[in-house]
Formats: sequence, C-alpha cells, structure tokens
Amino acid sequence: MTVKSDLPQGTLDLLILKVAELGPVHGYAIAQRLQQVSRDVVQVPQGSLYPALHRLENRGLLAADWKETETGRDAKFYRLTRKGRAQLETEAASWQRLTEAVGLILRLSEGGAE
Amino acid sequence: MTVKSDLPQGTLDLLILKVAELGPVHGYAIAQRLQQVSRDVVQVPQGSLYPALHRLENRGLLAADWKETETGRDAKFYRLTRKGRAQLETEAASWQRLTEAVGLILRLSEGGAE
DNA sequence: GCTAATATGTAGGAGTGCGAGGTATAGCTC
DNA sequence: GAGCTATACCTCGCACTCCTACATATTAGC
Repeated sequence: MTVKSDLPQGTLDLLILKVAELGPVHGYAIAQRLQQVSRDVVQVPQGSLYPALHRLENRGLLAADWKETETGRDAKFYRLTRKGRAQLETEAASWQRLTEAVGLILRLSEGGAE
Repeated sequence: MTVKSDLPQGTLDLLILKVAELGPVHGYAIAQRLQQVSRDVVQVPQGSLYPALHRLENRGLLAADWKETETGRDAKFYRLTRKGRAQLETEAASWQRLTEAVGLILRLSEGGAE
C-alpha cells in the first residue's frame, strides 16, 4: 500500500507560512486557498492541516486568535510572527535552491553537455 | 531539534532513478554524482542512500549486478528496469507539476495581480 | 602498521503526511 | 423542526522516509 504522498515532507509548512504571510486566515481557508491557487494540484486533508498548524504555533512561527468569520462562525485566525517570517524566507530560499538543483539533475540527459 | 532535512521525502528515489537511467552505476558513485551535478546542494548520506537503493530494488525498479570498479574494488552496479523507467517518468512528471504549483503559491504576493 | 578514501551495510530514533473518526454551527430545503 | 450540506475545528494511530551512528572490508599512500 503506497502512500498517496501529495506533498513532500516539509513542503506543507512552507505553503502554510506563505498563505499566512498574506494576512490573518483560519485553517479551513488556508486549505481552500492552496487548492484554488494551485489549480487542485495541492490538496491538504484536514488530518494534515490541523496538526501542521499546531506544530507551527508551538514553534512560535504562527500566532492565533479566535474571531468570527464573515459568515458568523467561530474560527481561529492565524498570523505570521516575526520568527515565522524569518523561517518563511529561509524555507523559501531552500526550496528554490533545491528545485534548481533537482532540475539540473533531471535535465542531465536531455541537455547533454552542460 | 530540527531535522537537517536535505531532501524532502520521496525526492531521493526520483534522483536515484534518474542517475541510474544514464547507465549502470554503483551506489557510492550515485551519491557523488548527485553532489557534483547539484553543486553540493544535494548531499546524500549513506544512511539514506543504501536503504533507498534496497527499497527500489525490492520494488523491481532497479536491478543490480556485482562487478569490479575501474579501481579494482567490488561494487554493486544498479541499472533501471523497464518498470523503473516508467516510474521515473511518472515521478518526474509529478515533480514538475508540484514545483509549478508551489511556485504559483510562493509568488502570490510578489506578483500581486497576475 | 597506520590513515584516508572507496564501497557496502544495519539499527534505532525522529519527524511528517494521511485516513478515519468525532464535534459543532449556519443556512437551505421540505 | 427534521434533515442535509458546507463550514470549521480537533485527535489517534499507522505508514513511510530520512538521518545519525555504527560496523565491515579493500585499496593506496606514508
């Protein structure tokens, strides 16, 4: 039974921090946002989402306040802390460095001599 | 204690399959190759490398033969099976789809309206 | 004989994603 | 007001992978 593995380990944190950077959002909206922007490529199940949010909050990367949604429901709004912003920059840079490196490797035979 | 996390989960398999596609190589050479081509961004510790090779072999994606290196040492040369080639194509496509999606998300605020 | 590089391997812990389950409210239809 | 869907939160436990540390054997150089 192979794992579905929609997202590689560690990527979810990066994406959540990124969405939180744009302004306070609650978890459910984060998942919807990721799915919309990625055109359904990124789909975050709740069993992945909420544990991730709690971990990020425990690490001090996110801070949360209970507020009311426009529709009148209670929701936990997350915002990026100063520490979280630094972490986001670091992880985003790592991601870019890594994807470039993997890209180099995957194009090994296609490009031929480089 | 944060994990060093050089490579996201699942990426290592993709890279190994890719190197094996170029021709029969032994494990030690795969790790060196990845490090060289990626300009030291990708560094595969032996504790990650060999278990990954065994798993890929058990899944029938790689096949191995003991041969001698140019330097005279015994080494296990891995080559891509037909099944492994198909898997490589699938994973490479998934990787590209994913990186594009993540790229879209990471550029959310920079580009503003797009 | 000692060290370094080559080449392979295992064991155990740590961390994360996900399926499956549970709770509660708002709004809609009937 | 009964039932349904969507919203919004949560937890448990399994599965999987990565990595540190350790162990082994050979070749080359000093």
